[in-house]
Amino acid sequence: MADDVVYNRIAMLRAERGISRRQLADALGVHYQTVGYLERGEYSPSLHLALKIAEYFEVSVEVVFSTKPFPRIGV
Amino acid sequence: MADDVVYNRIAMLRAERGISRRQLADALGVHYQTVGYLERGEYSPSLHLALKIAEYFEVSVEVVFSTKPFPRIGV
DNA sequence: ACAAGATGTAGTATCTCTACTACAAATCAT
DNA sequence: ATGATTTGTAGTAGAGATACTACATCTTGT
Repeated sequence: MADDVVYNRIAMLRAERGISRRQLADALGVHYQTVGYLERGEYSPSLHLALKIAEYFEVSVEVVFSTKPFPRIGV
Repeated sequence: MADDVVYNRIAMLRAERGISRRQLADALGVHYQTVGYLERGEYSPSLHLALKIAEYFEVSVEVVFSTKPFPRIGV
């Protein structure tokens, strides 16, 4: 649908916890390249994966994903 | 991945508001059969659609979708 | 009883998501 | 400076999501 892009904060949350993509991917049970694709925004995850990611970071889905860009935190 | 099923309460929320699948589909900008597929659990929505559904019902994603079955309300 | 609307089933086509492999580039520890 | 870890790029292949059409069934109002 062209504009069904979903923004995410996976890279930020992952950096915050100091874990690598491989570690996150293993915890989620997906391929480590999949995490890379998501962080780079090449595509958005399935709902199932999104729920698992939010669960892993112990936040709600809306904290990690949004249809609108996240505001910057710094400066 | 075989067990990446996602349960949802779309039919319940829709019944609660007394709107038809067609009306919901129109509001979401998807085909009305797509809503049917989701309610019947034939597949789960993309994350983008899930976010729009939660937004439409004015609840969080977790209220509508879960990787675990929702408990019954009645009886 | 009839019509209208709502829902279910079936089938095809297209696009997105995920897995996987392999290699390149960048970063980091020692 | 060497090796290990992390990240990016590229390509193929299969599964899942969505649109769409058409028809059947079930409900509901009048």
